[in-house]
Parts: sequence; C-alpha cells; structure tokens
Amino acid sequence: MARRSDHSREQIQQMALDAARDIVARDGYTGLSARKVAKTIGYTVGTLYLVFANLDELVMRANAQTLDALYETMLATKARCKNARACIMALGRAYIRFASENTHLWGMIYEHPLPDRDAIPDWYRERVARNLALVEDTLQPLAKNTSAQELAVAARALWGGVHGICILALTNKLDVVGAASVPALVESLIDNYLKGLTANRQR
Amino acid sequence: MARRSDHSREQIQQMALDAARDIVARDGYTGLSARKVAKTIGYTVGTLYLVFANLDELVMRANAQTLDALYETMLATKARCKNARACIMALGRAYIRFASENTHLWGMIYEHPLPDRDAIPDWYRERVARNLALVEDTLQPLAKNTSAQELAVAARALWGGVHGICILALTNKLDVVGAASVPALVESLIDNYLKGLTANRQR
DNA sequence: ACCTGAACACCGTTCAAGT
DNA sequence: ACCTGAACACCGTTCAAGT
Repeated sequence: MARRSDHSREQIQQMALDAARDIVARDGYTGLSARKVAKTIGYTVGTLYLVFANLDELVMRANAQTLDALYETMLATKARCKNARACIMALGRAYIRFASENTHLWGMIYEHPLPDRDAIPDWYRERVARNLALVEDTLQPLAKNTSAQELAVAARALWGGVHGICILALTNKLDVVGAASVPALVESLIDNYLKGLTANRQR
Repeated sequence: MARRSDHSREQIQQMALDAARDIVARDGYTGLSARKVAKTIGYTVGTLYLVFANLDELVMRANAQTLDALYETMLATKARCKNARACIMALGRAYIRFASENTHLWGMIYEHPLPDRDAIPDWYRERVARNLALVEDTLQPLAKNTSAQELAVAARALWGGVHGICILALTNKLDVVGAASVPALVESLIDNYLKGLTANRQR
C-alpha cells in the first residue's frame, strides 16, 4: 500500500465532501464520522487529515456548499417574483422549503458549533454575507427613504426571524399545531413587519 | 464497594444534573460526557444508567431546568413593565439577556438534537408551552379583536423571530456589526411587527 | 438492592513506517 | 511523496460480579 496517487488532493477533498453530505443527508449530523467518510471513499482516516485540518474543517466546507445551494434557490426565487413585497414573501417560503427538503444538511449548519468569534474563515463569512445581501437587495425598493443602516437592520431582523421560526418549528420547539403552520407563521412575521416598516416611511 | 446507599435515587439524579449544568456552563455542550459527570459526583458511569435511561435523558432534564430558569426571568420581567407593548419589548430584551448570560446552557437546548417528532416527553413539552403561553398572555391586550388562533400565530411568530435573531447573532451567523446590535435587531422586529398587527385591528 | 469495573463497539487525531 | 495501520486518549452503554 501507500503511494497510490489514484486521485489528486482536490479530488480526495471533493470525494470526502460528497461522502460526508450523503451520510449527513441520510443519518444526520450525529451519524457523521471521519472513519465513515474515509471508508466510503476508499481511503484511510489518516488520509483525511492529509487533506483537511480536522473534521471541523470538513464540516464547515460541507456547510458552505449547503449555503451555496440555498443561495442558488433564493436567487432563482427572486428572478421569478413580481414586486418587492411579494419577493420577500417568496424568499421566506423558499427558505422554509429548502429547510424542509434538506433537513439534515441544513440542520448541520446550526448543530455544528462554530469556532471562536473571529476564527471563522473568510470563505465561510462570504457565504453568509452573500445570502444576507440578497435579502437586502430584495428589501431595497420597500425602503427607499431608509438609510443603509436601517436597511441592514431590517434584512437581518427578517432573515433571523424567518430562520428562528423554521428551526424551532422543525425541531418541535414551537408547539405548532393546526392552522399555525410554519408558512402561516412566516407569512405573519413578514406581512406585519413590512407593514410596520412601510408605515414608518409614510410618516 | 457496591451497596453504598449514601444517596437516594433522587439525590443522585439531582447531583448529576447539577454537575452536568456546571460542566456545560464552563465547557459547553461539547465538553459534556457521562464519565465526567460520574467522576464529578463520585460515582461510576454505570450508576448514571441506573438513574437515567441514557445521556439524552440527562441532557433533556438539564434543558428543562434551563427552560424553567428562563420562565422565571420572563415572569419577573412581565411583573415589572407598564403596557402591553412595553412588556413584549421587555420580554424580548430579557430573552437576549438570558441567552447572553447563559450562552452554553441556553445553547445546549438547541445543539442537542431532539428525539423523533412525538417521542418528546410531556414534562418537556409543558416547559415549552408554558413559555409560549406567557408571551401569548402578554400579547393579549394588543389583540383584543383578534381570534385565539391569530393570537397563537402572533406569539409564535414573535417568539421564533426573537429566538432566530439571538441564535444567529450569538453564533456569528448574522454578520452583525456596528449599530446593528442584537437588541437593535430585536427591537426592530418587535416594533414593526406590532405596528403591523395593531394596524390590522384598526381597519 | 445497590454499585462497581471491566468489556464492547465506537470516536478524533497523530505519526512512524512502508513503498 | 503519498498513504497506511496502529496507537493514544477518549466516547456511550451494558452487565456479570461483588457486597
């Protein structure tokens, strides 16, 4: 054994990421382990550490791919909607759909504890920022007389709000029953928030 | 050894819970292990399994205590505020404070994956319901002409929203900088949501 | 009846040794 | 240069054996 060179460093990385995403999609974050990933791609655990710093990096890379997929979904959604208000609403619904359809992969982003405050790599930060920027852009027309600062606040409040409803509901921590479905909650949040926001402007 | 009877079953449970909460408060959910808990209370790992079904149950019991502490804080907050609008705002701020001051214990509630849908024990469900009920009660005066259904939706949308902002901000996933502080985001959310909600009523 | 200690089947991570 | 395989220090969980 040893010295196989069947694959390049980059190939092994991508194979490992694919394997990890498969495992998580099936068994959840709890089911993921370095040894399982290694076995799936036909290499030893040791090799994984030749190509990633540790399991945390592998997880964050996988999460970055999930954030990319979410971005693509939202971009496509934004391309298909009419006015700003309808677009924000559509983005909210797209977020719910993405979270429900990719429960485990989406969940891993939030179950995996991030490294200390400023140790978050730039390539990860950029993904987060890109998604938020999309929300800001969509919100823009509704907040013409609003400062950039206030726009940033609004986008973050809405994004965080929608996310909170999703994560609590999907992990059964919101006592959601009957007509208080997740989409109903998100629509209520967005609807009322935007009413308040535009009311401000007209004063 | 064996047959010590130094403590009752209930005493051992409480000692284990206290130890677990200490460990998590210091090292976070990742730092928790059955062996550490056992060592701290001076018993063997085996004993833990005589008193809890497994580590998951221990964690959920500890989380229930955290939910109780949160409830007490919110109850005290509600007792000290003036009108409904101010009270909801105060509850939001209390939630932020609690989350920031008990980061790890609060975080464990959300990092620990809950059992399957309906396998959540009643004593846990009750804790969640009680916190939500408090929000509903506080919201009540603002929604006089609103159905119970709509009130339930509003309480859940707000609670989920506030939670989402907290969890994203506290785990550095909201790109929060400068004036877009966590309290500013929560205030924006509550303020605009309530404006929208009361505007509905006046139509 | 109550508790231990060792065992089982797993972990993440490292690194000397092989080709 | 690339990869392995074994080792280290941990896990959660079980259960025969001791008192």
